[in-house]
Amino acid sequence: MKQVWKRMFPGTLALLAPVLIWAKEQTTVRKSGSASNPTNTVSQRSQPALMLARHWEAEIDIRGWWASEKFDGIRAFWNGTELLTRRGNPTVAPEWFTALLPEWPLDGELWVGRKQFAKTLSIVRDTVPGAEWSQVRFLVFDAPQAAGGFEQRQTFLQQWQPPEHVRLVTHERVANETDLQTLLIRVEQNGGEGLVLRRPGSLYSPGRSGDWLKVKSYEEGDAEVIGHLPGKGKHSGRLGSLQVRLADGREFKLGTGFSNAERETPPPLGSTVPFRYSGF
DNA sequence: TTCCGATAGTGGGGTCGCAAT
DNA sequence: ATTGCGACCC
DNA sequence: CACTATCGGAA
Repeated sequence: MKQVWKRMFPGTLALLAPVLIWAKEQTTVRKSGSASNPTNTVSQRSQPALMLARHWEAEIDIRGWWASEKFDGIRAFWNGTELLTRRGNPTVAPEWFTALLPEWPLDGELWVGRKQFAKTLSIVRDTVPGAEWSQVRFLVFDAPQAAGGFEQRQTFLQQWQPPEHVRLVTHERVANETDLQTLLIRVEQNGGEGLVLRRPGSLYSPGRSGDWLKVKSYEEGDAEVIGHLPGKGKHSGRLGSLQVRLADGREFKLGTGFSNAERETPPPLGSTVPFRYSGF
């Protein structure tokens, strides 16, 4: 169980993210990979049109929004037939796990427990479904195909009787920003990753609409540059990542947050760089 | 005009599975 | 039996 | 997951 570190430099902070949405026919995608394996083809299922969250910023007024814990697991979309991952790959959950799921879609998270993402990953990515699946819960937070706004869809969900290993995620109304901080602290003290906020009345709209916001606290620090690791692809010949060390001796890499110019002229060995990390 | 969402492409930690060694 | 690497999850 | 860099259309 480690922590994931990210970001660095005092510079800008951006809030963009990749998304690819839209149900496509099952296709065969040729990966250009590293050109060493020209026969590298990957079958890829249609990707579920998932709704995604943006980062919350203090300027956004979230009074009256709904908050729930952000569970650190694996996003799972039940389409009525199959349990798909974010990219549309079917999971290999045992038959009993999906047997009692409804004919209508569910959106949620496969989750073992707080601070146990690696365990979850191990179980879910094992191609041979084992007894460990008994530790996995399907935490459902939406019914994408249900009619109406968020509250209406939640009401719809609550009329369903899920099996024991499926739980409906509870949402609390956020009174104000102080209330939000209180909720966040409470969740993080329990080992949770953060919060997700849902705009009241919002429809299930695939993509990063801003009707869902994620709230995660982060800490800042400084680290000493102890190595330069080369970049690949479009970063060939310049910096890929920095090997850094904290005062307490912990080492890790910083690979994101650099502009192209910074990759051309990275901070020298021995210098100190500010960074930011999010607990996991 | 500015701004924002979608894409494409890099990077990290971690796991599984298969090919190469 | 180990190792390396791609393809995934975050 | 994080991020940067672009682009076209919405605002």
